[in-house]
Amino acid sequence: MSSPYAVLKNSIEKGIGESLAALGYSFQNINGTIETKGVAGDISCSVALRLSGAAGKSREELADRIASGIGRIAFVEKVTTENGFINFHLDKPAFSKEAIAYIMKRREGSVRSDERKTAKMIVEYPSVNPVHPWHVGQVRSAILGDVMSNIYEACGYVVEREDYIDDLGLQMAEAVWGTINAERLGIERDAKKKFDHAVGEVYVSVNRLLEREPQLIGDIKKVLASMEQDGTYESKLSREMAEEYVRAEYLTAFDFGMYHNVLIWESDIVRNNLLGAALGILKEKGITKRPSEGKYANCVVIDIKDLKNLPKELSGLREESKVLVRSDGTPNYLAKDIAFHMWKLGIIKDCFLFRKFMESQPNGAPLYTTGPGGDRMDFGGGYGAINTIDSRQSYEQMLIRVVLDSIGEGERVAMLKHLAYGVVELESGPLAGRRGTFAGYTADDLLREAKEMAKSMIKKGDLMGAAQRESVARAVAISAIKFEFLKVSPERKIVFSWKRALNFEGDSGPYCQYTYARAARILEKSGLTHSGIDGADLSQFTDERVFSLVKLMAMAHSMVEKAAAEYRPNVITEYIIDLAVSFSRFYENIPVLKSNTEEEARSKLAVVSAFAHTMRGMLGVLGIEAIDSM
RNA sequence: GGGCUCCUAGCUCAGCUUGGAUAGAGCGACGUCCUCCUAAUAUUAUGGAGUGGAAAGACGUAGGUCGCGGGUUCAAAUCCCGCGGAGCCCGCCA
Repeated sequence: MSSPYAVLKNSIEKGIGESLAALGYSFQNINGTIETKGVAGDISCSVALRLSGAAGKSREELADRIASGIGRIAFVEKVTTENGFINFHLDKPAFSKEAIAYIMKRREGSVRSDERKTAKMIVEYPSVNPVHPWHVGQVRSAILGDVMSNIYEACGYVVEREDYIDDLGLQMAEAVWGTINAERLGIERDAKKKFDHAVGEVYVSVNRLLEREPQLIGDIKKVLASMEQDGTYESKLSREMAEEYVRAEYLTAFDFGMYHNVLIWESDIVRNNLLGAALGILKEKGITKRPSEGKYANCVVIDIKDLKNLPKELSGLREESKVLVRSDGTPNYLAKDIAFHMWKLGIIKDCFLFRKFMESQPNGAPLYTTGPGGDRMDFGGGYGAINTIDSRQSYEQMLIRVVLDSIGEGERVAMLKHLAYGVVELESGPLAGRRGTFAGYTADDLLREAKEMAKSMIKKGDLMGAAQRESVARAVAISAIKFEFLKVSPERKIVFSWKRALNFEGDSGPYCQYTYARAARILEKSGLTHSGIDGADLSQFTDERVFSLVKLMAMAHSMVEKAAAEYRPNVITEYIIDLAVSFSRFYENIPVLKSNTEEEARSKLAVVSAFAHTMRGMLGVLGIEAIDSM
């Protein structure tokens, strides 16, 4: 069942198309000339302006001829023209009735697609190096990934949320070395401290020590080499530490209401020979070579100039070769990432074994992990994949695409999207894990501060109990944080400020929650059991203050589709603010419970109820909880 | 050397992919927004009480060479070219 808005838009497009055809014109992308925010009418079309030159007629004349050729369209009361625009005026009562009935039937689900796609989208986030707690930049990454996942789910896709655990990197080696040499660092590990914070202290201390004694890097590289060998003490310790880290990290993720399906460990990419298979394919396709002399002697490298369809980003590079396997035989990050993406897109299958990492996350679902040990499971092999990774890694992400394209997988690569977001900086400079500038700006700090602030804003005289106060504060805090990060375009960098991060007013999450709570209070007070549109006084919908709200609500799902197509969650934050403002206007001007007749009250209550469902559904897509009172 | 991103109101940002009617929000600034009681000259100030689904709100006003210069077009914040400013990337790191 399509939404009335979708029906309306399709039939307008069809109506214009038929009228154009009857006049002997053709125009591609009529849909692109239709917009809903015109000056006159409810929906307007600028096709006559574009065609007037070729048609040799004035825009006004052409618009009139097209308009008069349009047949009857569902929900459209009349068609007018002005300045060459064709304006469609809706039959407000008829459209409102259908739109609200549609929402009431599907409730929060009205923002989601009816269509269940079988295609799987894999979303990777936040893939934090397991050596320090999430800082505010990684909060942005995690929120973006999580909400993109929600958006694709709302569009009907099967979504697989993956987290890449980088347990073989140099930074992990530093943390492992620091743990082995703890007394040398002079830090005592506080066993009560959350492990991500504790390991962060070790990591930062090691880096401080390295600045004074740079020669220690040799020792650390030895640790790294042992870590890469299966069965060594260092490899076991590394995995143990990383697992403990992930458990601590996920306490934070759970606090933010984020859940994953599966963890992919870098060490398992090597151990389970996904890497070997990937390198085999590259070699077979003639993409890689192994020079026996020169700068890259005994390395496995890709010569950029051997790749097909080179984009201009890859011109004028400083180095013409990219190393995949070092001369000592160890693979670098790029090699493992290429292999990982071959698995993600189904180019290589069935290499991992999976087991449960957690029996049950707070949402009730288990969290799986790649080996060691376990069973074959149906992870990976996505129709498409989205990588939520900051824009500094665009070059590397693009290389993966070009390499996969060069082995003839262009079709799959077309569905691989790098959602490149701008970094989050502090006013004092960049957030550097290495230098520990995240101190005081971790995800846990942020949430704690936001909760404190939310609590202080709950009025003293409020009748809430302690437990409710706590849960409201938590919901409000999360909504403030998520909304602030989501409302700016992903590509923009953000300079973090507490004032903005804890925004509870204006364009904010709490404001949206607040309008929902107001609607909930009205519904509660009304004692309404049946809030359907049957028997309502439809003349109420001719009031623009009512109808503009209805029209906005009807567009909810199309906004989710737009956010998915553009990979821009801020499409939804913009929409949801419009929705909240529109409801506020309605609420300020139209008394609901003091209506003249029962039929009138019924129609207004139906609007309030439809608003509540739409807002709840949209907030849900953003990972924000709708609360009945605050 | 090459490439990527950003530049829109005092500040923070939407809008640009798909050109369209008057370039939009929020913050900040200024102003307005229920009833009753409360001194003198008062539709005032101050203090107090109350009501409603509501003040964690609503409305209004002021604030713009859309970085600059060309071009395309009936029409450019939006597309193209050039320039400038800010940031980032191109490693046998990850």
